[in-house]
Amino acid sequence: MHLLIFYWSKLRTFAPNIIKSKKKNKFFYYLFKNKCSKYCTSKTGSMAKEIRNREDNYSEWYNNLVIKADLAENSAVRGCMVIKPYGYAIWEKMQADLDRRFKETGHVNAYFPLFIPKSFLSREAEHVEGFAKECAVVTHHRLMADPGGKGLVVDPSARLEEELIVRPTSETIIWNTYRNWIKSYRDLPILCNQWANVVRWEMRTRLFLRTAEFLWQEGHTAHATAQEAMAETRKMVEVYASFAKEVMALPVWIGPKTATERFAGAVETLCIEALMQDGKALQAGTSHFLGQNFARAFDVQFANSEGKLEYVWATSWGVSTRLMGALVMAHSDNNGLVLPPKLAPVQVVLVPIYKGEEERSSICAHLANIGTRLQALGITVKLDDRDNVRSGFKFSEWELKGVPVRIAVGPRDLANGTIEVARRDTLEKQIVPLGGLEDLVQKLMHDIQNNIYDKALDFRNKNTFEINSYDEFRERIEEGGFFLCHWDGTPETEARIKEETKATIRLIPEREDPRPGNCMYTGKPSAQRVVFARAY
RNA sequence: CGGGGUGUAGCGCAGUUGGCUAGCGCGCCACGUUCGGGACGUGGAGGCCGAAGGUUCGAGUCCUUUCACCCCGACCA
Repeated sequence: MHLLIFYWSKLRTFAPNIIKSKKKNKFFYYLFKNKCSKYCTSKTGSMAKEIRNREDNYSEWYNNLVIKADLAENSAVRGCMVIKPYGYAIWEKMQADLDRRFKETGHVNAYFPLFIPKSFLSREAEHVEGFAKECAVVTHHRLMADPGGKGLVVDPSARLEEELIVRPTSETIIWNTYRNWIKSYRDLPILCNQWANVVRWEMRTRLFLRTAEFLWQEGHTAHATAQEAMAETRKMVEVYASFAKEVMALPVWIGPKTATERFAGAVETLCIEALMQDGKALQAGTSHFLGQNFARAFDVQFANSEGKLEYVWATSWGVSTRLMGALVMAHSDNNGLVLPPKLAPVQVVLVPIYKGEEERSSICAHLANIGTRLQALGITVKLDDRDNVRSGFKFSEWELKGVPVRIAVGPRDLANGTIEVARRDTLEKQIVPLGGLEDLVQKLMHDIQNNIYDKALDFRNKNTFEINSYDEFRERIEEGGFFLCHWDGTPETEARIKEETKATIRLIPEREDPRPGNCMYTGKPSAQRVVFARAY
């Protein structure tokens, strides 16, 4: 963008008359071509795209991409976002798949209130400390006409006796409810999930990655024993990991967090971490073993088989619309989004190439027929029969939206009985006979899904390093990536490294043969390497 | 909450030391020519310049306040 502005102002200075001309665009293009031929293409639209792609700042690229790909936009409300239909369709697919996985592991859905009495939040000490700084608070329940005549004001007489907190997470209100549900060991386990929105008043927000309000699911389970709860914690983080791999085509590391990075109120936090293309890590999901902390705070006890009272063991686990951010940042390229077929709202787009109304109608009819054949296989198809944009425009637009497969048919194909098939992940095009349509598309769905995963895995492997010297670490962390390093296990060292390098311990990887060594910072003994990275 | 930046047509942006009826590109509408990778011509519609005060004969431009958004930090999923 800076280039554009620069040459634009030059043009103004040196050739003001040209600017007045309707042909400004063309002159501008020629000027640009002379100065900067390597970025040049023959169309002004592509030129703007080339410039945009040279934008150094990844955050801007990401935001721009999300907006341009029609996924989301900033709302009028501070820090919130509007998820647009195309983006929401992706979320719905994620939801459906996750929900199926939850049901398969014995969970049921329920719904708990949006508002939490302030007193609930303060029951669990660490939990309060973790969330108190970022809560939206409801203090009144009524508005009235402004006595000064200017719109509405809060009615001071409608002040709530106890303020209500808009849930930042639902542990407290759920455990307050579970107290009534649990009397005996026969009532356990309770395996509930809720799909909901939560609000965390973050200082700084970013579309999908950190918004003030976000959609998520939160599972809250209650168990009779610590072992059972721990097993549940483990099971659910594995559900997330396999979902990430199989559906999102996103390779993740699984492991526990360090004590510093743990969820507020948890005894143990397991997480999945993914590597984004700019080398930063993204926590994509968490599963917490809460011990008996919330049961004690809300006095939830059960009679065991011997008739003795015990506190209940708890877990909670969640993933959010942040997964959408992960999806965008892990797979996209300079042409836009790259969606894995399993999450693409449109899996195959059909684009006619024609001149004249007659050709248009015959080719569209032909494509509609192809569409029907694909729909019979359960594939989501979109026929782009708009006649106000040309085919080339449609090609780039659907690439921007990440549609995995594009089928184009023109008069030539119609005559030869062929179709042009293009895949989004590799941008390859081939002309094939129409006869093999079903097999080819099904194979492509499969191949693209796998290829996207392989690409992301390859990227992660190439950007995962074992480092032993702290000097080298400080240098290499600038380039991003996962760093496997020895750490002495103390929060002090962890904090110092964070302060000096902005890198945090993302997780402690679980390996069959943990090799001991010496902490890269202090030289003290270390049981195994941990994963350091700069994170979102 | 600290530092920096931006608010002017649906989108992206010009607008000079205050001055005439606020401009340009894309998009949109109409007609025509086009159509195998972001088409072109002609004509047209679309704005109380983020909001509120103030200075002035006169404010997009200067001053004050305020709101929103973006980027970099701190905080977090």
